[in-house]
Amino acid sequence: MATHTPEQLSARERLLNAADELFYDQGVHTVGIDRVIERAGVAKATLYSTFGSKDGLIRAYLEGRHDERAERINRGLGRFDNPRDRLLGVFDVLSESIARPTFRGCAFINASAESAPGSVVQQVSDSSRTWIHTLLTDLARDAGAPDPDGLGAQLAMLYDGAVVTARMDHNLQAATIAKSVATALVDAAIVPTDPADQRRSRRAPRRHR
Amino acid sequence: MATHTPEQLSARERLLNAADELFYDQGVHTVGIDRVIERAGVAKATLYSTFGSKDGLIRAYLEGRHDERAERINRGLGRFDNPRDRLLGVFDVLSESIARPTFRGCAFINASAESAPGSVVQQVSDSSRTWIHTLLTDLARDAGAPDPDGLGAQLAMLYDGAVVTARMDHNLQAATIAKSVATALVDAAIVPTDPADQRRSRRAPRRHR
DNA sequence: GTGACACTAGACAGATCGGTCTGTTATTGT
DNA sequence: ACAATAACAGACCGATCTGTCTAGTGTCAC
Repeated sequence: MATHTPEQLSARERLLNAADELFYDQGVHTVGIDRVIERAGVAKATLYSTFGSKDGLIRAYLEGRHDERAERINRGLGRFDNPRDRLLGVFDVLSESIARPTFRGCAFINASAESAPGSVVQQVSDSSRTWIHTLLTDLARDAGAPDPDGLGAQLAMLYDGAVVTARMDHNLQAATIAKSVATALVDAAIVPTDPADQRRSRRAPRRHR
Repeated sequence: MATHTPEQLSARERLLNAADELFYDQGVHTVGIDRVIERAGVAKATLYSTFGSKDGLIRAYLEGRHDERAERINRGLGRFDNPRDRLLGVFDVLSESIARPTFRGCAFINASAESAPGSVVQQVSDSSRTWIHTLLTDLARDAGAPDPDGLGAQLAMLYDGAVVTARMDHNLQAATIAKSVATALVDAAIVPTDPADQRRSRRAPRRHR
């Protein structure tokens, strides 16, 4: 609830924005509370009355990152009209994310590297990773993969590899490379169901269902 | 664990051992100097006369990690007698690394997540990543890949994905999954040179753009 | 008005950070 | 024997960390 004029952001929103930029860019452990409230232009007491602790702010930051990514992927997959393209389209959306100048890898992988197991980071991170894994498995099933769990696991791993490669090597083509691998996997896994179409044409846009 | 015999190892070795365990397990930024010297049983002045600064200790820790991994991979690949098995064997070695109870992902990816760009972490990390990338490219060339750079990049990405997946999901099968993908890629890319060996057991190889 | 409420500014506490310095002890090479 | 070296223990420094607390300001409902 914005307290006043809608053009001004609430203290909570300003804190979350500042935390998102600083935590994602420099790490949740490296960035201190003072830096966050300074950028947000908010009193320290407000942070603690809103989020309870730094861990609470970290949780909110990561949950926001997850929501943003899920929405971006869902929105991006709407461009495609068949299951195969939607499955591979996850890597197209990733490619756009990597291209953004603020890209600095996966917020969950990064935060996980600097926090103890069992922490709040692990919890949010686990649920977000489950979401992606489930998405890819479901898309693989829709695309007609005989073993959607196996293909989903392969593609999820490829997704991680692309994100890490892009971040570590500043490789803007990482998602493109990952998509080339994904395409090979999908084409190898999915055989056309129509017996008249049993030729080895991997570009067949079967329009069943 | 106090299994070390203090009089046998030099102060430098004890410091490096303690730093390796603590930094790798909990992060280079989370672990303070005091914790390292306490575990090593070494005076603080000794640390600073030996490594100069915490950054110097971090550099030595990462360089040790790189050397260890390179040696482990080189030793592991000696088991195989042909180029194709050596190329895929990188994932067998990774599988053994993941299975170790102390495994906590890639030291370079982890350290990189909690340190600024341009830091000493980035430097050592870059050289270690270049090593792996070069290794995979060379092995791909030895195995007869028509585009060893492309295949090497794909396999390096797969390697990253496996390490991250193993760490984040505690998935002990990550390297096995990665090897299954790698096998598909290698078999699709490499055509047997011997005309008498042109079996049609797999689908025809295809090249990505 | 008068609370209730949300927010700000900043002092403060206790701990920990990386790093320096003093002083002591044990083992060397010459 | 003696100087040099290497290692020890630990006080100390200034900075920074998370978190609490006091005090004051502005807005809104009633």
